[in-house]
Amino acid sequence: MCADTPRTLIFHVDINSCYTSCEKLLDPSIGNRPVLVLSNNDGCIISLDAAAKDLGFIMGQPWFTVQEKAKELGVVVRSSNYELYGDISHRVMLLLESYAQEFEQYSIDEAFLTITASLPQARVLARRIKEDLARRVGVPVCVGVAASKTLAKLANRTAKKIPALRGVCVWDALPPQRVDALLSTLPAGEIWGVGSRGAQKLAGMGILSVKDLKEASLGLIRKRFSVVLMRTVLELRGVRAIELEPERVFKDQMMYSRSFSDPVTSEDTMRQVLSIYAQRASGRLAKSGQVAGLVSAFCSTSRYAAGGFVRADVQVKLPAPTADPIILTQACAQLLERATFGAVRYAKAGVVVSDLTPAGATALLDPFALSHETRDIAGLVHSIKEKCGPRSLGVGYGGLAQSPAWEMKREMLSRRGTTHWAELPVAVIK
DNA sequence: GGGATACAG
DNA sequence: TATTCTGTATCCC
Repeated sequence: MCADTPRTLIFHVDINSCYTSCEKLLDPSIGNRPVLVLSNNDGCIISLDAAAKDLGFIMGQPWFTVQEKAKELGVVVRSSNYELYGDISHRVMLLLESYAQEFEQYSIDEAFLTITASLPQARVLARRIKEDLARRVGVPVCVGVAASKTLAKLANRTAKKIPALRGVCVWDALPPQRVDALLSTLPAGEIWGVGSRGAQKLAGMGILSVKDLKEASLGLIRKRFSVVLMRTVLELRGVRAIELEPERVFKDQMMYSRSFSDPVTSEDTMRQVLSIYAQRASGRLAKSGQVAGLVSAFCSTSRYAAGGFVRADVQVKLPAPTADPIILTQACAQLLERATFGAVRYAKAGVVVSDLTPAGATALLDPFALSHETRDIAGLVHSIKEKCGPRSLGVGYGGLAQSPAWEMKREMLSRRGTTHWAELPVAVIK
């Protein structure tokens, strides 16, 4: 096909080290200093900018092992501020969608778009998208363009690696010898959809590079692995085998789980934890307009704890689908009968709601409908919290207004500068 | 259908 | 002292 022929192309756009970019956007005083963002509970590094990478910091490193080094080197460190990142992400996605024929938000910082264009047009468009996002939102992105999602991701990665491309890579416009070199030197495990296990197994079969994978037998891959990996192989060959997915309005399950800043050892404290987590789950159900048929709760020690890993869980089939905070709390409290308290130091707990259905799908006249549910307590609580703040209302053990001691650590949190009036950035004009 | 596994970001 | 959280798809029984 001639380069000037219009074709359906997939654009993959992602925000360069998204969380650190958001932190810099709202705090220019960071300047050129390196930036790290930590996971929930300030546990490990989950985002680093180029300067921090140059200093040798690595994704996933436990914070306590590098804390000293970061301080010595004058690195800016932040707890993760998902409210900020979510808002910036939303602005990016709105803009991207306006360019797209089909659109899929893939994660908080990535999206796929389809656009029909010739290769030269695609290059111009990709650059325009990048510049538009820099100007109108203020975040840096890279754009990869190719015939399939997998190749578009690979093109994006290439755009990041090769500075001369200045953040934009149209795969089919690359010189063939460059593509060849890239495919033969890149390990198969670098490809989207090939995880560490898959890469190991492939290596055992002599499939080491992306080129090997691209040329592997479809039948063999299908048989020894899965349809998923077979689709990946097709996509490497330029065949669209993984379609853009429509936005999922309703989820299949929702989980609310957190690690504790301090271990929980008493039954009373765990009761309080479960009560709060169950109410969080109820809130999320109300927000998405769904009800749960099944709720499970679990608590566990740290995987690295001396004395071995301990976990307790319980599944409760609800008498009728519900989002009711009281019913969910009571169900989750059944976990307390299964867990042992005293010697065991629980490090995390969680609540999972599943068997989800849209609220109102079961008729209100259903004789099995729960009386709580017909009164929509979850929706009521949700709307009150929306109006009066997240701490305005709580049920039972979860109703306390103060921060409990076990609540996750976020000691280096930035301001939520785009979503809360009280936390607006301040500009000083001198 | 349920549980285990793999994967992603 | 200590290593995130959330969600989906597939395989296999």
